[in-house]
Amino acid sequence: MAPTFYSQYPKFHVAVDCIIFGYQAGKLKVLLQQRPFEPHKGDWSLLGGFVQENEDISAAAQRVLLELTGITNIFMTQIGAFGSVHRDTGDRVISIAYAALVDINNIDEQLNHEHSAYWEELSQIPPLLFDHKEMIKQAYHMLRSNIGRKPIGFHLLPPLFTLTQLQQLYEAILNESLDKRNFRKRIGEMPYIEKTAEIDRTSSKRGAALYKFNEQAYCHYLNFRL
Amino acid sequence: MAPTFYSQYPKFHVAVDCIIFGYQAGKLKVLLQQRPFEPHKGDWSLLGGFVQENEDISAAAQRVLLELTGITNIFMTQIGAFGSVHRDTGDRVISIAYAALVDINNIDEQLNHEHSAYWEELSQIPPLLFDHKEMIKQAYHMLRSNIGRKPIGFHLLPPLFTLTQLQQLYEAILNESLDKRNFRKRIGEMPYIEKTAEIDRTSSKRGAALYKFNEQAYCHYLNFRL
DNA sequence: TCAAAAGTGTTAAGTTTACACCCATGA
DNA sequence: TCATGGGTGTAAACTTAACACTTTTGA
Repeated sequence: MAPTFYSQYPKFHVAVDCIIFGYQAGKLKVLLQQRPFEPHKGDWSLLGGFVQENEDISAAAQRVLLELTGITNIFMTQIGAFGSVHRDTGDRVISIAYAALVDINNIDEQLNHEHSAYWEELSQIPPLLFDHKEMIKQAYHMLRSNIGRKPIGFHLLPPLFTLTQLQQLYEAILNESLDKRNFRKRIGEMPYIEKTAEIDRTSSKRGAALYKFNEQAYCHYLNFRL
Repeated sequence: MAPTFYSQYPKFHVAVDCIIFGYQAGKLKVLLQQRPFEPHKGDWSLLGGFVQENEDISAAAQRVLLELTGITNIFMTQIGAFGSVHRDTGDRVISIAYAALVDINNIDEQLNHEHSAYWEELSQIPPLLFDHKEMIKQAYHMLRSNIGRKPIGFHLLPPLFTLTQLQQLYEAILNESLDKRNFRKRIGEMPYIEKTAEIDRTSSKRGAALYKFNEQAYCHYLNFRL
């Protein structure tokens, strides 16, 4: 390529780091990894990877997520760019953090194992490399402040879920208990959370109705609200 | 430097683009520039610059802001990273967008002139280079949704301002008119907006009390709210 | 028959919105 | 003296929060 005006400026490694949230046993968890390369090999860190030539940064994040979980089409939001000069002690790396919400039952455990990746409760995160803890903090803040505004929680649950499960998820994310009747009233006002004919019998003798998130209904709802 | 594990990965130009908001004559405005270099020299764009070696990305944004406005210590928030492969038609550039709020009276007009930079009403933005319009859209969304939650509007006003000026600023940002009494009631509940002894006589015969934002009182308030 | 989770409405408290007049002053 | 923007409180509408019992069924 011919030299451009741009050529005089320095170039940098650019990475993506993924804060992968999952929900299991009533706890909000994050997927952490023992770093597979030097420097700091073996230390706890987020899952990340370098952006490739001819790869959008969001595609890089999707690729990392696919490699680590086996899932395509994961719900993902950019948290922001982290670019302090000395944030990475190996070499200068500018990193873009992405938060992802996954249904933990959907994860390929074998892939996790191959990458030394483990789920850790959000409240039990060990010391992490570089600024990864700050990334988690910002991602959690995003999750916490969006959970009541946008229907994103569903990505952490199986396709069918009971209202009790949904409420417990909200409670885990907000770290406070919610009133059952008020919670169900609010959910009842969301036309995109649909009761199905299915009944879950694993959690109680009586059985609980299973609900699903209807994405199409949600789009209708959004257009209607404009 | 010795080759590291990182060396095998590609490097990229990294830029910052600044969405600089100002408020003048009752209108919310953005500082735009006629691009000073090829490709697309002369086209309208945001103000930006390349990140340097040994420069934090936020420092790069501050530097661009200083070069263009003559002000240090500008209020600034990161909007996000933009990294589509072909977003910049010159060469691949990953860009971090920053929104800045400035007191437009404080700006060095000479510097603006030297950089072919002009203030344009938000509602009158011409076609812009690359994804710059999307950056403005996201920055405006941030401003609009934060203005009612956090005391950031003051950065767009002179140090002393009347409540009418403040209300008009809010109205310009929200693009809707507000009730004077309700507005003043809400402001009255904010201990960090202090009435000063000064009176502004330029806008009315009677004169209006001038207020200021007290940063220290705001910190107290935040700690108290925890 | 009882233990365990599911499901269901009403009232009080708090917040937000709507609304209209008097004041002080310079021209 | 009047035109102009500055300043002030109250009541209705709406939203949020608090609260307890009945239902179903498998063990």
